[in-house]
Amino acid sequence: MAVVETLGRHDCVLTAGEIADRLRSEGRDVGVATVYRALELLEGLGLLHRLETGEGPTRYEPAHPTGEHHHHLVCDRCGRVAAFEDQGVERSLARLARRLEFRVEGHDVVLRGRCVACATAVKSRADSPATP
Amino acid sequence: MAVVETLGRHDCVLTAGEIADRLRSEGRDVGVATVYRALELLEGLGLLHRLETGEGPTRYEPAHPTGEHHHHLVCDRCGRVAAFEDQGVERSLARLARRLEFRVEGHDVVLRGRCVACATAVKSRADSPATP
DNA sequence: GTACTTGCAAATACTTTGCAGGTAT
DNA sequence: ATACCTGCAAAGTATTTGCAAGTAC
Repeated sequence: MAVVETLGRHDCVLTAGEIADRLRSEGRDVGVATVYRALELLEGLGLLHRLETGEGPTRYEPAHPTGEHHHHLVCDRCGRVAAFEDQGVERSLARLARRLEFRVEGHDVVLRGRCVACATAVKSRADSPATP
Repeated sequence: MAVVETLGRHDCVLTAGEIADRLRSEGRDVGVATVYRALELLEGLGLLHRLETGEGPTRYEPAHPTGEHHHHLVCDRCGRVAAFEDQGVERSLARLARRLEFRVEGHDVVLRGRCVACATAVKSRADSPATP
């Protein structure tokens, strides 16, 4: 329950380690193992979504039981993650799913590129990413 | 070069370990480290795409320099991966990218669900996935 | 010679599991 | 009592790195 509450309090995606840290800083003495166990359970229940950025640990965020959801922008340079929603993309995906020989139950869309800070920063300092 | 050739010979996505194994069975004595180093280099050059299924190791496949690309269907049950292409989805994503405050350089779309074999299998045998 | 690449083994990062001790019923 | 949950430490998996030896020039 504490894991659900922590995820709910943050609109941004969190890693297992971050969830454990936050709980510990609130006085709850949890180990990462428990967090992973809770995440596995919650994922099985469809209550959370998993986001793999291709860099660093998997991130998790709460899923709305209504099916309402969003997708993510990942900055290749600083790793920052932002969310977006788009009905056009959702519609295209729904239309596509109807045509495929595959029982589609969900989808993930990740846009990769440069966040505004990094797109600007790259012109001046070619190596060090903008601090997230 | 051997890594590029191996990836090119297979239309399906391969893991680093699979690439090393295939090279070894062709008589080339490569270690996984070399494969990972080659993959890192090739990814930096934009010559390959990375696919993380949320289960098991990262998979790689060659990227066409033309920008032509496809996306994937991943079966939650047996892990099988299939490819699809859809202009509708591509158009929606392109339209969206123009509106965002983010310099979009690429995107990944993954549809999750059940492949035909597993969608059928689940009715009879509730636990063991269809053999991939 | 220098510069670069390799495979191995060790190290790292992330996640899962075994288990003893705890809590709830 | 049984059944379940926990944290810790150990194990497991995937990937990266250090390094000595090899190759190319």
